Amino acid sequence: MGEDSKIPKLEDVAEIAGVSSATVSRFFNNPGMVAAATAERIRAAVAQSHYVPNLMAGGLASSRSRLVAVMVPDIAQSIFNATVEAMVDELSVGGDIVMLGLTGIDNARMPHLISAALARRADAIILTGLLTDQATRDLIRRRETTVIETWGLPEDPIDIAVGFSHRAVGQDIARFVHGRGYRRPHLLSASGTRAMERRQGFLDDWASAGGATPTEQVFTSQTRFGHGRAAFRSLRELDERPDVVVCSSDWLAQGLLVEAMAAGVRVPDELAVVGFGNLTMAAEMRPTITTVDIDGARIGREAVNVLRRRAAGEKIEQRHIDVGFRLMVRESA
Amino acid sequence: MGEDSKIPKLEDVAEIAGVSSATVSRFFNNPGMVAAATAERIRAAVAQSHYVPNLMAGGLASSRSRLVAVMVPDIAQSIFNATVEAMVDELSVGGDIVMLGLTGIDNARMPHLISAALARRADAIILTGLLTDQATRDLIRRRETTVIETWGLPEDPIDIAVGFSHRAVGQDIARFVHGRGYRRPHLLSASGTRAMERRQGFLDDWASAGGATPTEQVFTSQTRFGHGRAAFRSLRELDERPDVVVCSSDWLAQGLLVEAMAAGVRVPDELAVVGFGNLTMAAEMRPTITTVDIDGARIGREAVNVLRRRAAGEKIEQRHIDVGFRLMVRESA
DNA sequence: TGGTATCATGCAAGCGCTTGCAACGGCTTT
DNA sequence: AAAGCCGTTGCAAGCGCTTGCATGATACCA
Repeated sequence: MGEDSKIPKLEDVAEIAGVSSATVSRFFNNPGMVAAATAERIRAAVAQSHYVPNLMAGGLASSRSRLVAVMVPDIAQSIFNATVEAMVDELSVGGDIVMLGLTGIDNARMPHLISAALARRADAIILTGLLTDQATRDLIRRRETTVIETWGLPEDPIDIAVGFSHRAVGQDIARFVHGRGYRRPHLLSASGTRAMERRQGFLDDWASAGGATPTEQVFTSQTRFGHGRAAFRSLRELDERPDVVVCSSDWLAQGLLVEAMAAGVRVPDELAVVGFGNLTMAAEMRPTITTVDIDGARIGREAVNVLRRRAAGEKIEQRHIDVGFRLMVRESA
Repeated sequence: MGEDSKIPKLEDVAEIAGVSSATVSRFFNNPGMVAAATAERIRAAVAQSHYVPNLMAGGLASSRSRLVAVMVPDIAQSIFNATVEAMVDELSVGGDIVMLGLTGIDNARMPHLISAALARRADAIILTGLLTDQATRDLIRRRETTVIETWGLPEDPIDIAVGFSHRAVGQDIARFVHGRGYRRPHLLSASGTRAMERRQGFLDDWASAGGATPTEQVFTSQTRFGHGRAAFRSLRELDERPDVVVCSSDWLAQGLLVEAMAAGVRVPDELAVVGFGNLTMAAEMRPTITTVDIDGARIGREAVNVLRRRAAGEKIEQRHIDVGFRLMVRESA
């Protein structure tokens, strides 16, 4: 406890405890290896000196950073948040931390952020958006970094993918909607790759069920509540009004419902609505929203689980982990 | 480009470029210091070898991690998201990364996460929630780590605070509500420290304006859409019905509005509603929601700005940076 | 042309930890 | 009683970079 006590290092602790620094290191990284009595002395020394390990030094020596990079388009009101949250929770329990990278809605900053992650020697990189940049993919391959792609199941994942089939979602919705007797669907989609996959799934299945080509509308920005409201109004001007609107987000659905309510249009009798995402609000809305539930937290947990198994030396053959999805049939359709 | 080419290091680049590793290091950290011709050769060598610096080694040597820890209660549907997003954006431009720590709604995991941040030798720690644990505060003080507390202006900040006065928000709302002629407010608050400060501000000001003590309701969990809906119904059972409901979040306000709409209650004529947070949806809701706007992104930018000035060696006297707030008067009140 | 300031670079000593290897004492085994 | 063995610990060589200091090469000035 000197006057201008500097930041204590392993050696200081070792000295206090009367052992070598190697032993203190083992105390932290390999507790089973040090004798009980010694451990006790070290514990005391740590407390006394307020020692906090320097993981930069440790990481350099062991070449394990205990840092996982998580790339997400944004977190403003993102559907990925539950996944990120689950990952952060799960990882920090094990002493790992997450570096959060916001790639932008169009994933433009992805390459830059991947470099940053590699520079920190991240133990793994988890992606929620798509990594299309070939140079970056090559870079990652060369480094043999563990990469987990989530929220989708690309044909040829960089490494391992945890997600579900967006195509199947679209198909299931089509089947459901058709089964319910709706015949004039209108599609409200975001323009992203995945929303487009769901749309295509819907269209394919709808066509093969003999339905007429649905009317539709595509939003190039992130879909929001306001878009749903606006969409409702434009729908009222269509020659042949749809009997069900299939939205690529619950936000759209909610906007639609509020506007329908204000206009006195009965849901689902006059107009049915299907959302996507199963936000908390979807079950609380009036009427409750029929939507597709994705267990985002589970995606996060599975991803971390794969990481742990990898770290434990396990060879993982399975390149696709399908967490599926659930159609939540409620009042709105 | 050997067969089993290992990860290239500074020295490999140096060799290719025909300089010493020190020069390559300077090329990265102090570009102005190396001759143009040399720089060009190094640039080529870097490209050829696909070199990515090892920031763990760099950080160890320079004792600057270029890592900023950001602590947030959660990101599920958090009001802090804009702040976090702004910080991540701003920081990653400068080559810094953010370690995201989720402390839990009650900030229970805060101490553990602070330790993790200190272990990584984070250059700074940014808090959005409150750090009440004394031991942890001491630890931080001892390490002389830069700490920025955001979204509030505590009397005695650990280091520097960037935020606004919750008390003042409550007072302003009280004045506004009173000015509009409402006389029977009902308060819907979350139980957190800050929501309670706003509540107290409201109550104080309301009392001094001669108003009767408002009825109220406190939620111990995070306030959500569903709570607003439920609250509306319980309000209808009060002997003396309120003429305005002051909510501690826009979610509550939205729930209230939807339920009011369904019940055919006219807003604001029969019942006015005031929210807090100015979520995107608040301006899009029907009716649009009168609420309080906090420029969360600005809080993030200001915080990073302080960090940068600190890093540049500037002594910062100002311990409180007030970003203020704006009452957004719209249709609902 | 010598003296000196300037610029660019190299040298080498760390930064604080991890870990393979060796050593040591006490036990068990034969 | 000699030979192994096991559980603990210490030794010391790095991990890949940064940076103070020294050096050499140029440029500038009188």
